Amino acid sequence: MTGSSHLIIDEPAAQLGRNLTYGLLDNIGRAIVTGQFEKAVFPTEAELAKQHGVSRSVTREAVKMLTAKGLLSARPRQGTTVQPTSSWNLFDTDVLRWMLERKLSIDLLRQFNELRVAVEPEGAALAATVAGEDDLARIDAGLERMQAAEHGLDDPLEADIAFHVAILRASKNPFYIQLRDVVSTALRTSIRFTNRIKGRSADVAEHAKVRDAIAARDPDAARIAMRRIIGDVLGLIEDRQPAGE
Amino acid sequence: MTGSSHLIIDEPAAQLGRNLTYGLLDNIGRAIVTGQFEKAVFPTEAELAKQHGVSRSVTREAVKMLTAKGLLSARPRQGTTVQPTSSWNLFDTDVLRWMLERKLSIDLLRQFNELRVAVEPEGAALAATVAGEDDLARIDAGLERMQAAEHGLDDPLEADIAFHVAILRASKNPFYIQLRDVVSTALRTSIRFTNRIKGRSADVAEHAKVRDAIAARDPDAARIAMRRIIGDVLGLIEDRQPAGE
DNA sequence: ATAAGTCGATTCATATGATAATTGTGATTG
DNA sequence: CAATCACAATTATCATATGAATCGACTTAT
Repeated sequence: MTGSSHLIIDEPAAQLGRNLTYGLLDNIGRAIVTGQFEKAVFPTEAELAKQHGVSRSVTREAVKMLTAKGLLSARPRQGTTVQPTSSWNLFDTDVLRWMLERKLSIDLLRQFNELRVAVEPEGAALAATVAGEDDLARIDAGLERMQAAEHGLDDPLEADIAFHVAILRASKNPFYIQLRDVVSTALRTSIRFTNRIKGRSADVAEHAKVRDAIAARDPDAARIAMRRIIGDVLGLIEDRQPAGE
Repeated sequence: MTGSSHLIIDEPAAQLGRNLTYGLLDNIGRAIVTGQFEKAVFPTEAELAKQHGVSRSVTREAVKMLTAKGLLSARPRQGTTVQPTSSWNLFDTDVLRWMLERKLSIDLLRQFNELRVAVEPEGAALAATVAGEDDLARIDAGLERMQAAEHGLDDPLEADIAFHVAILRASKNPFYIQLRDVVSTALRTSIRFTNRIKGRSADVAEHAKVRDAIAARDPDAARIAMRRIIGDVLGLIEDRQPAGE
């Protein structure tokens, strides 16, 4: 890894980390998402193995995992091919992380928040119906962290994530709960942008409204309050990038 | 089902289909989701291979795919273990299909529609903003199929799916588009229930309202109309099962 | 000349046996 | 009793061989 100026990976062994398969998964996954194979044909498994300095078993297992995530498809004689992005599983945290790491386009950030604006208000409404005491406690804890973060006593991003994740969890709906990982992955990876966008102190007051609505078992109020929070973020994003597509 | 009274699978070879790996993936995935390993410890890769009459390579690749979908986790010495359901990727169509096939609980159906009631209205609103001519054409086509189905000239379920999928696609948001597969998989697999629930002729009129709102570029109207459609379904489900959990 | 069929090369799919790496468990020792 | 060490179990990795599927070129028959 010193003077090597090769474009091809070609490192004989491992900066793949302790686990070769998972390291290779990460490398290839990132390469696919970065678009490195959009023009070129995807290598054969033998070439992949040689380029990364691992055995074909490891290669095959990594390829199989990428297949399971919708990024690849393998057939005899035809070879292994990259699937169109429409079949990638965006709700897989690996795929999402690769996409966010590659360039973090404002488009992707907007699309992600368009998802949040649908899911989180409804999740808050559900939470208002079914949340238990422990759920409320977690939501309170998240809110308190946000308040602490206002005075520099906690990390604002992590506090925000804790709050939103607590609400999704309180919905008691597996689909919403699943989105915990998606939301926290996306928020954490896109720190650069979110920092510019967030940081307004009105935030905490608006979050408190959500909490209160859930505690008061008022689904409609919870939905509206949460929608305002994410709508604000979305508005800021769209301001920065007026014309999409 | 016939005379075989073995609990263990133990078939020496393949009713796994042409592709052993994918057949094994399906078998093990279904077994996990069915809860066959909740009490018992998960077999070692050697045992798995022997039980299914395949090589360890095939076993390992199937296990790796299940790992990628969040169902399994493998570590040396500790063995391969089934992950808690909270880490399963429900937005993976395989996982979802296995879950819907296993027993199709009303709970799962309700939770799925709780997701739809969040996503699809917002998707319709987005579509009203960004849909192109081709998108509108697809939505119209879906609506026409529903009208045809009213007179027995088309399959009502497939027509319904086509309509909803067309709208998700028209949103131009990859996250929403991704849910196409989820929605169609779930609707198609849960025919038994949806047949009982749907089939009211008011449906087509309500769907037409969504279409008109999108064509008129009216996001709010589209959101409200779509919300009513899915809210109706949700109401019927909750009627059947008053107390959840 | 066109159509169908044959053959071969390429690539993934599968099998097998051996070795390495990791880590829980229990024995050992201070 | 605690810390350490040795062992064993299990996955991780490697190397090699064989099978199966498919595309393309070539051949052959009509």
